[in-house]
Amino acid sequence: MGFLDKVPRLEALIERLESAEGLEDLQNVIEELRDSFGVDHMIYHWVNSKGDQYGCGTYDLEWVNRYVQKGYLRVDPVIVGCFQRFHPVDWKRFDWSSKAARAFMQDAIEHGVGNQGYSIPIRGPNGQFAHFTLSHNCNDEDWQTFTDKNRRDLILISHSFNQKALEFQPGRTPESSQSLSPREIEAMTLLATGLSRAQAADQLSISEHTLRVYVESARHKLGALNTTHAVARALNRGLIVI
Amino acid sequence: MGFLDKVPRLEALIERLESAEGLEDLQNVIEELRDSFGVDHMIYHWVNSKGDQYGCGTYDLEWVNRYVQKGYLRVDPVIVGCFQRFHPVDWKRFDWSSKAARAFMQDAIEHGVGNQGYSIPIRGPNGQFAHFTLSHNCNDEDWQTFTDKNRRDLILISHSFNQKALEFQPGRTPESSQSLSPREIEAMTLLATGLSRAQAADQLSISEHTLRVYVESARHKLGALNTTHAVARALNRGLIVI
DNA sequence: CGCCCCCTCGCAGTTTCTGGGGAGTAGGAT
DNA sequence: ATCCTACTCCCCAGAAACTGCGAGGGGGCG
Repeated sequence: MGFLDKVPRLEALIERLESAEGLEDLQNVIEELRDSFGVDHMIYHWVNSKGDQYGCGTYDLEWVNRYVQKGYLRVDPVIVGCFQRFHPVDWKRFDWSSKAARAFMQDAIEHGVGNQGYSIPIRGPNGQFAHFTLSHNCNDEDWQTFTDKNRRDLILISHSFNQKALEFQPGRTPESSQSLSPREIEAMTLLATGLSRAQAADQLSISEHTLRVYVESARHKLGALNTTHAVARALNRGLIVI
Repeated sequence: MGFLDKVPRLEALIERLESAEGLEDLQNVIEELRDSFGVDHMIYHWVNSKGDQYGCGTYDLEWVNRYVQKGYLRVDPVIVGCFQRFHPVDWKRFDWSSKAARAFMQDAIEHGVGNQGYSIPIRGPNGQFAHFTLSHNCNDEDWQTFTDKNRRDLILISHSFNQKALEFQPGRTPESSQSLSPREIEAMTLLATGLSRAQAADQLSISEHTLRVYVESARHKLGALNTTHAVARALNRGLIVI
C-alpha cells in the first residue's frame, strides 16, 4: 500500500501523542506517526539562537550527528525558510540557490533524506522556534497530492507535538515571576523603547532620581545584572510590552 | 438553536476565509465565523512591538475605542496570558488576581464582552504576535463543552486568519529583511543576558572594540536608539533568544 | 498600631556606553 | 574581476549609567 492510500486517524494519533510520557516516548510517537502517514521520515526539530537544538525523528543517527557536527543548522534552508514563514511549506519553495545550500542538499540525500519535504514552522513563547517536518522519496505530483490531503492534520499534530516537547523540556518553564509595580512597568517600558533615563523621567514627570529608583527596584525584582538585562527579562516574562 | 448545537463546516469556512480580498472583507468573514459558531463575539487582535495594534472582530466599537484609549493593552490578561502560552487557553486560566485586571474585566463585561472566553495565541516570523479569541455569555460547563468540541477547528481557522491578515498588511514586516549576522546575534544575546561589553567580548574571545562594532551594527540595523533598545527590539523580533 | 510596599527626591565617585574617526582580511555574489 | 558583506582591531572625549549612601509621606493589611 502506497503512502497516498494511508488514512491516518487524527483522533487516535493525537490521543497517543498526548499520552506520551517523556522525551524518549516522543521518539516512539514520531516513529508511529511516520508509519501512520506512510512517509520515509518525520522529524521534530527545536532550536534557539544560541545554537542549542533538540530533535527527535527518524533520520539516521549518522546524519543527525553529521548535521550537528558540520554546523548545518546555519546552512539548512529548512531552518532559514521556516524561520521566515508562518504557514507550512514545501521544500521546493525554499531558497536552494546558494552553494552551501546545494552542498547541504546533496549531503542530505546521500544520507537518506528524501527528495521531497514538507515543513511546518512552529513558534512558542519567548522566541521558541521549532519545525515539524516530513520527508519522502517520490515524484512532485504524488507529494503535492499527499501534502494537500494531510495539511490540516499535520498542522494539528505539529502543534500537539510541540506542546508535549515544551512540557518535557527542562529550563523552558517560566521562572517565578515577581510582578512589577505600575511605575516600575512604566519606567521599564520607556527604557525598552530607547529613551534615556532623563527622557523617561521627563515623560513620567518625575525626577531622574526617582526613575532610577524604579529601575533599580525592577532590576532587583528581576534578578537582573543591569538595565539591559532587566529589560530583556521583563520582556521575556511578558511583564512589559513594547 | 443554542451555540452548542451549531455544526460549523470547517471546509466551507476556511474556503470562505481564503477567498477574502482585503481587510474590510476580513471583518465580514469574522462576523460570518461568529455566526457559524454561534458565539457572542469573535476577535482577531494583532499587536506589535511599538504598541501598534490592529484588530477586527465583533466587539462594540465603543469598547474597542475605550480599550485603545485607556491603554488596556498593557493590562489585558488575555494579552499577557497569550504571550506566555503556546496552546489555546480558556480565560479562566489567566491571572485575574491583580486589581487592574479585575477592574478591566468588570469594564469589559459592562461593555458587552462575555463572561466566558477562549483565546488562541498566534506567532509569526519576526516576533509577530496576535491572538484569535472567542467570547460568550454562558455557564462554565457549556463553555467547556463548546471549546472541547471546536478546539481543533478553531486552531486551523486562527492560522488561516492570521495568514490572511499578514497578507493584507505588507507593512507589518518593514525591517524584516534586516537580519543580524551570526556574530551580531551572539553579541546581542550575551548583552541581553546581563553581561557588560567587556565580559561579552571576553566570552567571545574578541576585543571589546570588535564587540562594540557588532553592537553598533546591530543597533543601526534595528533602528534602535541605544543598546537597551536594540536588545528589546531584537527580542521582540525573535532575532535573539535568552 | 506597626509593618511593608509604593511613590518621591537628593549627592558623589566610578564605570560604562556612545559616536565619531580609520584599516585590514576573507569569502561570497554578480 | 570587482563589489559587498562579515569579521577583526585601534583611538579618543564627552555623555550617560551604575553603585551605594541617604530622606520622608502615603496606603493597605494584620
